[in-house]
Amino acid sequence: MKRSPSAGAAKAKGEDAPAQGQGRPARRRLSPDERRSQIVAAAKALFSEEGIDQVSMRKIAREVGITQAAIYQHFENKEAILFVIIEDFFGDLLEALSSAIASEVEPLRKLRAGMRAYIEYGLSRPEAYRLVFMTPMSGLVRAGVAVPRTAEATLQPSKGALAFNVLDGAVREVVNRGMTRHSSTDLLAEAIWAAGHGIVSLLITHNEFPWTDPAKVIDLQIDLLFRGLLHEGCPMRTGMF
Amino acid sequence: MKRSPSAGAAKAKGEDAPAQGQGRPARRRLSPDERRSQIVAAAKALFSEEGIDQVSMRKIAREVGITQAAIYQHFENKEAILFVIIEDFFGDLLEALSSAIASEVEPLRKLRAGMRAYIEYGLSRPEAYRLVFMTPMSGLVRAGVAVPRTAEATLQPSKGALAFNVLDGAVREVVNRGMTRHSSTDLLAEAIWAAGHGIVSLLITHNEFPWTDPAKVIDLQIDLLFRGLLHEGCPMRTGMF
DNA sequence: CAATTTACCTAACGGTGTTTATTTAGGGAG
DNA sequence: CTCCCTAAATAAACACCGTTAGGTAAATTG
Repeated sequence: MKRSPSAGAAKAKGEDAPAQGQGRPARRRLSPDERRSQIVAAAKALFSEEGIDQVSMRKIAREVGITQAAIYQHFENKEAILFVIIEDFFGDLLEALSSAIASEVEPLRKLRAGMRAYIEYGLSRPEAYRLVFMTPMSGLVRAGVAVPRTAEATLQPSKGALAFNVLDGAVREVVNRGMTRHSSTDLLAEAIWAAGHGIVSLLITHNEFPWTDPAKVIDLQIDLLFRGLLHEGCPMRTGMF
Repeated sequence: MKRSPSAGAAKAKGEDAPAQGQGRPARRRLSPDERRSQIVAAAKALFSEEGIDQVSMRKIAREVGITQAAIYQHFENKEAILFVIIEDFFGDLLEALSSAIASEVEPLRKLRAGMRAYIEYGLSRPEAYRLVFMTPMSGLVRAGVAVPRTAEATLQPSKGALAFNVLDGAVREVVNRGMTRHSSTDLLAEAIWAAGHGIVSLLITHNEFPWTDPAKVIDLQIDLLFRGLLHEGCPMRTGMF
């Protein structure tokens, strides 16, 4: 509708314009797929360099060499970009978790390796971790993170769900072998996840805190958790496992 | 300096104006202290009602009945407002922690009560908790949260530091009685804090996750942690403690 | 070659935090 | 009781933000 001419008149001259060579427009058209991945790549880069809230549509567009409005040709909104970044994050997490667990044979070692991998992965991608696990987001984005354990009506399992299932599987193996005092796999997996998340998120957000030694806190956390997990007489409780 | 007249011309008419009765301005002047607490109160209220990122200077100002610029007479910027909210948060946390610990006599129970109180307090103030423990902030605000364990050159201990010291004290008592396998009080306190934080923050941010039962996860987490904490033969390990 | 689709741009909307210059209320001094 | 001065409050603007409407032109399709 546009309201009216509105006398905007004396605005700044070259507002946006993606840095053209000379006088000719020479607007370059790219295939949608190419642009899409350009945009995601730029967003990802800015993202881990400058932090989450510093990533604006305008900055992304400038980086790619188009105007901000052009992005909306390829993504519905800003969250849609974050969504694919989140999917990538979960994809890599899934891989890190799976290979860590696969690298061990003994169930307990598998579980511990998984927990370690989670923590290390999170700390290696602090900005993405913050986005995925520490930021309030809309339902749409949430859907990519959520872990619908009831399979009802969910199109296909999100990568987040798959990642959680890997952890859950490692816990299940330990439980099935009767190694724990506790029986609820789900509950255990949630508690272990929470503990790992606590360390990662606290180290990320409060890295100015005078931590005695982050590595040692991680070790201690894992030690406490696993020691508490096992039966009294379990031979694995003594000595490092 | 104002650059130039700049031809702003045809702007909307009544832009702000804090809802006057009639034609008369009748601008009410308040004492600085009164206004300050008005502003903080309004910010706090909006804050827990609508969420952190929905609190704008304009909304706060509207709530108080002044224009947004007037706030800057009383606070340097938005973070300065958040800072006093954070201080309040820590004040209440300190109280909750202290009274929980004081309500028990046995060191282990003290520590456990403290952890429980921390978790419950955090869950009861999700928005503030998110602000304090999950949001990246400037150094200024950080200073109010930080826990300088080295006493060097810190004007006076922040309330955050005091709160951590309370936890630290409860841990120290357990360590001093030789009840744990571990000797580093600081390390233990950090690990316990991280575990508690993990649960609170995960429940706050991912409350759409199909948690088996939040209360049970909390119980399990605490159980695992404390069971892992104690010596093998410790009588308190068996049965609830 | 003509028609259609669509990637892109320009311009704007309403919102944000913050700053500048100006008005005006209220208290103290003469 | 007036004058004046301090400072609380204002109006207007700045530069940014996410998003949208409408037009232009390039590529693709018939």
